[in-house]
Amino acid sequence: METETEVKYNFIQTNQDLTRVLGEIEKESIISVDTEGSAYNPYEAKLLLLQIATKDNAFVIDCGQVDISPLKPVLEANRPIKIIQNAKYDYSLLKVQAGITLGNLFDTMLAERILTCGISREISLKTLAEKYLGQKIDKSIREDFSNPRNPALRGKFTKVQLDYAASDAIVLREIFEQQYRQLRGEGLIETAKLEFATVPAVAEMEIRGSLIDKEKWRSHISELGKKRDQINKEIQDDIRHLAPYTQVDLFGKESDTVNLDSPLQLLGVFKKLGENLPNTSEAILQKTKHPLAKKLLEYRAYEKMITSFGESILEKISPITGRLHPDFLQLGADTGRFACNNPNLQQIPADSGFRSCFIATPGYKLITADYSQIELRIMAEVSEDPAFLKAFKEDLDLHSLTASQMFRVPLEKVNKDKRFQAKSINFGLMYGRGPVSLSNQIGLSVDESKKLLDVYFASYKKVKRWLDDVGRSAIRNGGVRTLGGRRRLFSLPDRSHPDYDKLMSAIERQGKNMPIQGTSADITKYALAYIHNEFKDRKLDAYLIHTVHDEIVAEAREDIVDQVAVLIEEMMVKAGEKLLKKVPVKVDIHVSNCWEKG
DNA sequence: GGGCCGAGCCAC
DNA sequence: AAACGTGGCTCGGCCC
Repeated sequence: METETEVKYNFIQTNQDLTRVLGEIEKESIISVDTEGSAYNPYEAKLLLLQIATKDNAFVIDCGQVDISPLKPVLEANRPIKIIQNAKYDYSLLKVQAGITLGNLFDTMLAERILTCGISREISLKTLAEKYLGQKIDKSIREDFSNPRNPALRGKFTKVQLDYAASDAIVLREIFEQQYRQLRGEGLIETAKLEFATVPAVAEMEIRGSLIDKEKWRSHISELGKKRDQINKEIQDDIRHLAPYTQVDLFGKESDTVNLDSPLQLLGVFKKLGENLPNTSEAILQKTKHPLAKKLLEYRAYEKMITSFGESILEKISPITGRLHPDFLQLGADTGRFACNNPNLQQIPADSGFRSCFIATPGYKLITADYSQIELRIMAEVSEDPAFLKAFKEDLDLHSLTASQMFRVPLEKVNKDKRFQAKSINFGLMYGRGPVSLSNQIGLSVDESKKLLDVYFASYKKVKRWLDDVGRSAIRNGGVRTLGGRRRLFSLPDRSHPDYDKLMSAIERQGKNMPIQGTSADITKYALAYIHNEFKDRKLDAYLIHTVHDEIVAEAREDIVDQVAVLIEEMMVKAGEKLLKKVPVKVDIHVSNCWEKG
C-alpha cells in the first residue's frame, strides 16, 4: 500500500566483515543501535540481529553467524553515544545473551515520554517515526520473531525482515536530532540525562531479580485461605435462610451459596435483609450496621491478599533463573515515578508476611534502604517554611511539632490523637486534600476540619503560599516542574466542558503534588544511577534488586554487605543533597536475610 | 473466548 | 461516595 524508499544497509554474515563495521563505528561520536531477539524476556530470547547505523551507513549483523564480541568495547564505552528505542530491552538482551553492557545511551522512548509527559503516552517507534519523519513502520515483521517456526530463528531472514530491522535503526538518528533540540529548548536535558543514566540500573535490577521463599509463601497463603473460608462459611450460614437466590447454573439448578465477589449478588442479599445499598463499596459497608457488612469487609481483605498476592505471583517466577523478574516501568507515572508490573512488586502488602518471603540469595544479604520523610522534606525545601525547616534541621518529630503549634500545647503534651490529626494534615497537603476528606479520616465534622486547616495554615503561612502559587501556576503555565527540572504538562479543559470546575481543581491538586512526588522520583533515580555506577566501577559482588518510590533494595555478598550498606546510604544522601539544599536528607538502612525495614 | 471497563483495594 | 496525589491487579459483567 504505502510507498517505501529503498533501505540501504550492509548485511554482515562473517567475522571478517565485522572488522569493517568496527573500523567504521569507532570513528563515530553517535550511532543508532537496535537488536532483534526472539522473545521479550532476555533469558528466553535468542539474540538474532544487531543493527547499527551511522549518519550515512547501516549494518545488520547476523548474530547467529557472527561473533559480536569485538564490538564490546565500543558498545560499552562512553563514545559513541548510542541512540536506542527502549534501551532497557537492548541492554538486557545484550547483557544476558552476549555479556555486553551498553554505555552512554540516548533512549528515544524515554525522551518522548519526558517531552510529552502529561499529555501523551504515544511513545512507540511506530508513533515516533510517523511524528518525526512522516514514515510508516509495519511492526508485524518484528512480531514474527517470537514465532518458534519462523525460519529467522534458524538464521534464515527474508529481505523484508532485514529491511525493517535496518530501518528501525536508521530512523532513530532523525528522531534523536529533533528530540535533542526540543529537550534543549525546553530545559529538559538534565531530566533526560538522569533518565538515560537510570536505564542500566533498572535493567540490572530486572536481570538480577528477586528470590522468593516459595514454601513460606505457600504456607502463608494457606493460612489466609483457612481464615477466608471460615468467614465465607459463617456468612453463608448466616444468610442461607434467604436462599434460593436468583443465579442458576448451566443446568438450571439454583445455587444455595452467594458469590461474595459479586457486587450484584450481594446487593440482592442486602435487599432481602432490608438494607438498600447504592453499592457494596468499602465506604458504604463501613456505614452499614448489619453484621454482614463487617464480615464481608473481613472476607474481602483475605480474598484480596490471596488472589492478588497468592499463587499468581509464584507463577511469574522464571523457570530459568528461579527468580522474579518484574517489569520496572521507568516513566510509568506522569510525576516521574516508576510503575511496575508482571508482577507489581510495588504493591506487596507492607505488613502481612509476604515481604519477609523475599529473601537473599544463599551467601548474600539484603539491604533495605529508604528515605526518611522525603516528601515532607521536599515540601520544606520548596516552601522554605521556617517551622518545617526547623523541624528537619533539628531532627524533631514534625507531626508532634505541628500538633504542638496547632493546638497550642507544649511538645511533651501532644497526645496520640492530636499527633494523628496533625500527621493527616501534613500528608494530606501533598495531595491537595480538602476539609471533607480530612474530616472522614480524623473523625471530626467538616466544619471542625475546616477550622483545623485554617489554624494549620496560620502556623505554616509559607506552605500555604507555596501550595496556592504552584496550583495556580499549573493552570497559568499548563505545567509544573520538579526541583530536578522534570516537567509535567496539563491539558486544560475547554471552558464549555460540563465538568470544567471539577477538572480544573483536579489539575490544581495535581500541580501541587507533582513537584513533591516528582522531586522524590528524581532523587531516587539519581540514587539508583549512583549506586549502579559504584557497584560497576568497584566490581562489587552487589546488586540492585528492587525500588519502591522512596526505597531501594539491594543484595550483597555477606562479607561485604556492611560496606555496601554504607555505600548505598552515602549515594542516597548524595542524591538527596543534589536537589535539597536547605534541608538535611536522612536514609534508614537495614541489613537482613529478607526484605524488611529496620 | 478475548477485549474492555468499572469496582474494589494493595503500595508509596 | 467523596473536593486525596501516583500507579497495577483481579474480579464480575458486558460486548463482539
